[in-house]
Amino acid sequence: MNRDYTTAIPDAWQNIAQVFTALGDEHRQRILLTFEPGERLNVGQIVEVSTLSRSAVSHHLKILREAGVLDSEKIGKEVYFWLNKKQIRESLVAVMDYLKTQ
Amino acid sequence: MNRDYTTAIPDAWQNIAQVFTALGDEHRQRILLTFEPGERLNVGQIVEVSTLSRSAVSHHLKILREAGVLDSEKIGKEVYFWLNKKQIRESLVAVMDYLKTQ
DNA sequence: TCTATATAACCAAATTTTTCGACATATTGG
DNA sequence: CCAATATGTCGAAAAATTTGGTTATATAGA
Repeated sequence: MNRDYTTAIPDAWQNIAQVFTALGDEHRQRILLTFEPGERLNVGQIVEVSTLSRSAVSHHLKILREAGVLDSEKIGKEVYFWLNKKQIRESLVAVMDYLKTQ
Repeated sequence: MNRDYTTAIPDAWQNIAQVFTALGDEHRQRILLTFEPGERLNVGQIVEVSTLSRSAVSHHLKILREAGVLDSEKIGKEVYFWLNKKQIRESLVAVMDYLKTQ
């Protein structure tokens, strides 16, 4: 039994935690599933299909971006978002690797 | 753009959502990291190393068990928990497979 | 420069989650 | 059966998250 509970989360897991938190919300999952392969969507498009207010969508996009699940770029007045597949994959692989040691 | 926001979460994702929610909490991550390879721990042992009350630990264990991240078995007075590696791996693989289509 | 538009930031209310103590249930040993 | 132990459940308080209106900022176009 590993007893150092309060320090048990390795550095490498800090971001993984964020990713899991980001993916653990139903609205955020729905947002991710709105993207078609390779697609980039701006905030207005996501608000359009969602059932939430613009501020709520903005909040969720911020969480997804800060976790690295989405990347974004401002083009003109609009901010476009897209799946950061590499980042998501890396988090999943890190947990897979941990499982292998268990 | 996939527009059916309200129905966008496939059946197969229902459990994945639970898994990510379960792994998205710091205390629950610490609990998982308390297990050494192949180890089974009872509630008392987990309470002992955690900084939470017994009921709070019980609450988190319930969430982890309902998500399938942990399995449990009652032996005498004690309930032993262990990592359900297969379940965790399946959820991760499901998301990996989704990423491949993106 | 002025206006319209897209988005982010802020803030307070609503909702959900977490937390813990008290109580309930189950099991073991005497 | 009774007492002690391990765990689960309930209910209320505390904390955190979510939500949406309002305000601020940036950009494009007239």
